[in-house]
Amino acid sequence: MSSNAKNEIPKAVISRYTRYLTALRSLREEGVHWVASRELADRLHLTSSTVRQDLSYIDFSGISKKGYESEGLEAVLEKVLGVDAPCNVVVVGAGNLGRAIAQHEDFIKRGFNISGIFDDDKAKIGMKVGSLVVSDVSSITRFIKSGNVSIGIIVVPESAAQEVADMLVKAGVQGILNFTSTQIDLSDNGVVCIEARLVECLQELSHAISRKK
Amino acid sequence: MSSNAKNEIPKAVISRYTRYLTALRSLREEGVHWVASRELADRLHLTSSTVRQDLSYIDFSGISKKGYESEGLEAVLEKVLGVDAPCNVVVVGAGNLGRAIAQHEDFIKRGFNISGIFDDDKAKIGMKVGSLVVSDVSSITRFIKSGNVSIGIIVVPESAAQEVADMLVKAGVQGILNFTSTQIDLSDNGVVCIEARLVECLQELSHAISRKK
DNA sequence: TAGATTGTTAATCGATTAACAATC
DNA sequence: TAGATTGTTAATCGATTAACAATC
Repeated sequence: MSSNAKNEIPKAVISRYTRYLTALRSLREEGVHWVASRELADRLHLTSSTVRQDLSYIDFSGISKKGYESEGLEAVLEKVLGVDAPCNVVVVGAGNLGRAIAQHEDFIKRGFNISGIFDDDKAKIGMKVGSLVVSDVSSITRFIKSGNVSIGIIVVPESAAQEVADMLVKAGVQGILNFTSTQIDLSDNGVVCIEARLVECLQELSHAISRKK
Repeated sequence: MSSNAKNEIPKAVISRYTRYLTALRSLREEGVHWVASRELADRLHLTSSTVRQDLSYIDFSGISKKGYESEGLEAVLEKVLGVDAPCNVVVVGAGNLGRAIAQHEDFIKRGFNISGIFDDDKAKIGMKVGSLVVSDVSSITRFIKSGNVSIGIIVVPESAAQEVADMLVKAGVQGILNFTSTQIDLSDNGVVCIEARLVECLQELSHAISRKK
């Protein structure tokens, strides 16, 4: 009997929920119906204590000796993360990376439906990207408002990132995923931004490597 | 007069160093030679206290009333992160995302030289990707050993991720950047892996969005 | 000099782990 | 029943912030 009804789940816990979800989906494909905290922990390089502590924030109980019913837990985590319904996303920037992101199958598979891709470069507008066509960024506001789009992904040159973010916010997105190295400034408008920081990932890796020597 | 000579810089601090570095590079482009902890903090949405605390781990002093000499600090951070010399990288997986990553200008600009791209799909081998040509993954070990490659980037379907990681380790890379959602297992072989977790970023965003309502 | 900003210590805050009674 | 595993509390560990003397 858990039930915690806490109104605030720690940031670090939410971040791990996304990873539990990925693991639970693999387990489902493997036909595994019950999973113990130790098993989940091992798969994600955590401790079983962390897993049980994390799961104490949600309204889902395990059973002694059996563990957690994996499909049930998967459904609860999807609900908590707000990924229990598909969500429309636009990509801004139709360069190599933008076009690849727009066609990335893992996003679709996980319920993120890329419904538009935009650029300001006349040479790119009209280009086919999978089943989409690159549109002029000047039409993005109308598109977002009419298409129930809640997330914008920024994949433009660094110098344009903030300007694009402002445009997305004005158009009414609720969240932004930023693939540039520019730190986006969102004042206090209630929009959330997550930074992918690809270059910074490689730099952390460099540090870890050079520390070994 | 700082000098801390500590042998272990906290993980969270290293992670912010990569962000300071990005900010310092922008400052250089703007022609700014001195930067105060408050200014750096504001740009990255941190507190000035965090910035000064972080910088106390390295052997670089600011000056009262002026702040930090930005190019000097940039150089020291590059050294600490091990990004003061270019580094060779291979990409495994020549799908949309793999090809885009291999041509991503931000990587080159920051000293990560993509020197090869590999796939096991006959239809992709031989394909031109920027100035590279997709090679058969069976040749990757020889390539890595002879080309002084220290980092491998995994951009393959989830089901192949672990197998590719094992191959990269055997070939002798020292670090791995994983773009799939599969958690890579590296036992105890001294190789470091960083997970990009793109889908998980979007899911965190979903949570933050749905929490607002 | 007066005032701004550093460097550092100590306090606070948050996250992880250990431990164990409850339970199936 | 006996043993394994949960749920939860308390202890530990690590990260952030506040505060302020030192300094330019």
